[in-house]
Amino acid sequence: MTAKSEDEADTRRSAAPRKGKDAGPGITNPWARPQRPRREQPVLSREQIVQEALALLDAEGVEALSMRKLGTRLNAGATSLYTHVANKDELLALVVDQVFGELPMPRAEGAEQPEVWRAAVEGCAEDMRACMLRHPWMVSVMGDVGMVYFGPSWMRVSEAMLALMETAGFEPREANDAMGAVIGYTIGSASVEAAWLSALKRSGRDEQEFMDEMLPAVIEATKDYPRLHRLYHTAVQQDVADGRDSGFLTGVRLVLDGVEAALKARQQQG
Amino acid sequence: MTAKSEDEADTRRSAAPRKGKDAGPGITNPWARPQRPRREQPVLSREQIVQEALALLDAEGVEALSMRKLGTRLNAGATSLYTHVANKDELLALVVDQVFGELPMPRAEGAEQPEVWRAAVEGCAEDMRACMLRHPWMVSVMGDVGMVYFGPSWMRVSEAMLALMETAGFEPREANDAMGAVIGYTIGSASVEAAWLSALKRSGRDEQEFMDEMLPAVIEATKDYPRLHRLYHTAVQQDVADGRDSGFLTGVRLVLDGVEAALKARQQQG
DNA sequence: TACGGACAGCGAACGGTGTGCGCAATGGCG
DNA sequence: CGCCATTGCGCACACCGTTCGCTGTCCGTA
Repeated sequence: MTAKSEDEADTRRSAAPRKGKDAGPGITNPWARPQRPRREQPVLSREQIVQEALALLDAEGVEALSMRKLGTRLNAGATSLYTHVANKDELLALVVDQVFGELPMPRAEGAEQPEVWRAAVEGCAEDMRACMLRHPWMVSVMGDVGMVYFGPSWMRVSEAMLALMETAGFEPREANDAMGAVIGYTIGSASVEAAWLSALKRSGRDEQEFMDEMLPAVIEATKDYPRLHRLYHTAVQQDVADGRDSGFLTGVRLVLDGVEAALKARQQQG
Repeated sequence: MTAKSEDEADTRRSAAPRKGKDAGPGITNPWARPQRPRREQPVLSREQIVQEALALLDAEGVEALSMRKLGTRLNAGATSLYTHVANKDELLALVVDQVFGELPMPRAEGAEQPEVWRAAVEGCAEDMRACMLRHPWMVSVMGDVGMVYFGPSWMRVSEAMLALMETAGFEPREANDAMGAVIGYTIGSASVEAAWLSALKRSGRDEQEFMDEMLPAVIEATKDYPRLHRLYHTAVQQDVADGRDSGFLTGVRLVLDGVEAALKARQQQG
């Protein structure tokens, strides 16, 4: 299937046939293959497993990830994975944190200036959203797994974001509140969008196609809800993906307006 | 198991024994039971199924919901459900919208006054959060299912919230943006909290116990992240659930500050 | 009253799933 | 050289969602 490093697999698997009932009658040429199936390298490592799970998730979505399939992709048996990973849940948690490792670290330099600070926070939120939409399965996995927020990658960006807030002038406690507001909004928006994107991916269609195909039904369904109706009706004209992007951005800005007001109030008062 | 309406079940199930191999040797007294196992009522309905699925989810969590178990609980076979529901996914979507049906409708009356409007929106956000924390599986299911946002219950509260925003003075488009900010924050925060609550429920412990048991490990894990470290360190003193409640509230207020500023700006300008 | 179609319910079966267990083999270390 | 902890894995178990074809019942019509 994967067709990559097929020979390596053969090296490991067909060599040294079991002496039991499954030795078979095969008169395999002893010179045609390495004499001993020595373990050239650890063959299986936690990092490799996580990496391949990530690739599989990105390629085929969350319901396609099974321990067996993952094992096969790594030229290994399904149960071999359990030497490196306690659970499917643990594996998923590791994968999630691996993905969060893609996030650029927010930099606190110059964040004493409000414009710099705002831009940094806004960028951080956009990075997170992009990350979760690049891997639309993230949302559903994060819901299942729990304890994701103690992974090293996530802690690193939390810490950096707190630093950003404190540099801007917040007390630790307030910095946490501010971060909570921004991250809460970001995760929530991304959840909603990811649900949409997942349905989209399952349909196999283009986003604009999907929308065009869906809109009549939606407009029909919202007949009794005039405001929603009007909203979806005017949504026909614009490009869908652009609409999502700009919608997210205006949301972040609303949130940041609130946060910045709190910051200004605290600076004036103290 | 459920022990409810056991007799009805028996009426339906043991009556009119199969004439095939499973008829058994039973010499059941023909006078000892109702002469005809007439179908008193439809026995199985979509509403009933959704209801019971909801009960099962609340009682045992999302991974405990299987079509077989659900069928058993309804004194029915697993496959009978498929006459009323296309899919497990469809069932889940129905359940999610059923839960959203618990939400009180936000009322737009008096929302021309900013304080009334703020209180209404804040209350709505709190209701949504409470709803999703009352059923902690909601988050993960919403992630899996998609298309949840076209259910009737959800559309009803969206419509009402838009009305609220427009009454306060927003244009339709801006009203949607404002709603998006509030709802995004609410869903995101609830996701994070629900993940915590799910882990908590799986552990079987009390929230304070769980926290106390977890904190040392967390504090150890955050050793390299001074700000997080300090945060969790000071978190020891206060009650955990209260902390979550008030944390959510201050977040909503930050968001609402931003939204209200936009509202004021728009009123001053136009 | 008799019949025939429509249809809810269900048992069996298919092709999967996560994971515990015990055994085979290996490589490092004494 | 020989031991042994560790890694990989085949097997098996219990369970899953869903399809198919059969049964028994209901209701409308002749």
